Amino acid sequence: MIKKEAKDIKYTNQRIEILDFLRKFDGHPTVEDVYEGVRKKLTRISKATVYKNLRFLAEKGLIKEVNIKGVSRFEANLVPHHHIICIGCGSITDYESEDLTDYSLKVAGDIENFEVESTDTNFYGICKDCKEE
Amino acid sequence: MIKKEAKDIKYTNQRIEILDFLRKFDGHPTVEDVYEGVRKKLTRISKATVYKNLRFLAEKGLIKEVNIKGVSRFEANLVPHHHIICIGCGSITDYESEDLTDYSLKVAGDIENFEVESTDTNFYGICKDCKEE
DNA sequence: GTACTAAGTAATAATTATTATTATTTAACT
DNA sequence: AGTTAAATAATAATAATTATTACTTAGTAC
Ligand SMILES: [Mn+2]
Ligand SMILES: [Mn+2]
Ligand SMILES: [Zn+2]
Ligand SMILES: [Zn+2]
Repeated sequence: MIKKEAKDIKYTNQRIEILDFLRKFDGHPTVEDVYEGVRKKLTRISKATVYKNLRFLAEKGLIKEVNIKGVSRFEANLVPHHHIICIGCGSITDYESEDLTDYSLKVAGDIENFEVESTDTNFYGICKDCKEE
Repeated sequence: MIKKEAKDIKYTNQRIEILDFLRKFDGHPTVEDVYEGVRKKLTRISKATVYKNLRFLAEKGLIKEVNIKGVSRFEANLVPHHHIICIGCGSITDYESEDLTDYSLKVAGDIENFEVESTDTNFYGICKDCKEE
């Protein structure tokens, strides 16, 4: 159970459950996924509340929003990482590579008139399951 | 004017104009942008046709779809490149770095059970204009 | 603990984005 | 020129997201 980690946030039951759900969920759930998941505990929660809070929590930096193939997804994994995306089935897998992050940030240093804060790389291709077809 | 580059495609006026528009447009237009742009030449084109053709052309590999901050955008720039995204104003700028692409593909070689076909990196941060505020 | 208040929520309406349907038109082939 | 599979326009239908508003609550002050 989450408890007042950040002080400028009002910790409502809805917020706590959403954050809790994301931290336990292994993957990149959509708004709908989060809504369905949280509903098991808070049966009367409104979908608009889920939308608002996901955007709010991302704004506050407690979660990240990642948009893949036109679909908004969320995750509580704040460690810089990359994504492996199957163009066949749409599966999304985290991929940590500090080397790549470092290299990207080094490249970012060359960019003029822009201050890079973070980077991530997407790897597009075919997963094993999709290949066996 | 575009003329039958790929043979398995029926070159309709609508398709030609959409492709032409994207090739002349310097940036990453949304569906709405493309619709408005193309409408200047084909005043009676339907928005559904724009949707269908953008997805179709992306499928055929003549254009690329890039999703940034939950918004679908399209571009005719097929050279592998990266994107610099301002979290302030949302501006999107292309950034070519063959080195980074090569490095990413080298990293991709280590990924198990997945065949990477392409990669791209997003740089998030603050642009010069947004910083001056 | 009780009162106060700004912020959050539920329910719903409204808006925006995207896809499906279908009668008509057309590009490409013969 | 005639044929036909594919594409289009117009529209309806669906899905995704945001706005509105009356009610509720977390956090703070006493
Ligand atoms: Mn992730
Ligand atoms: Mn680009
Ligand atoms: Zn797959
Ligand atoms: Zn900016």
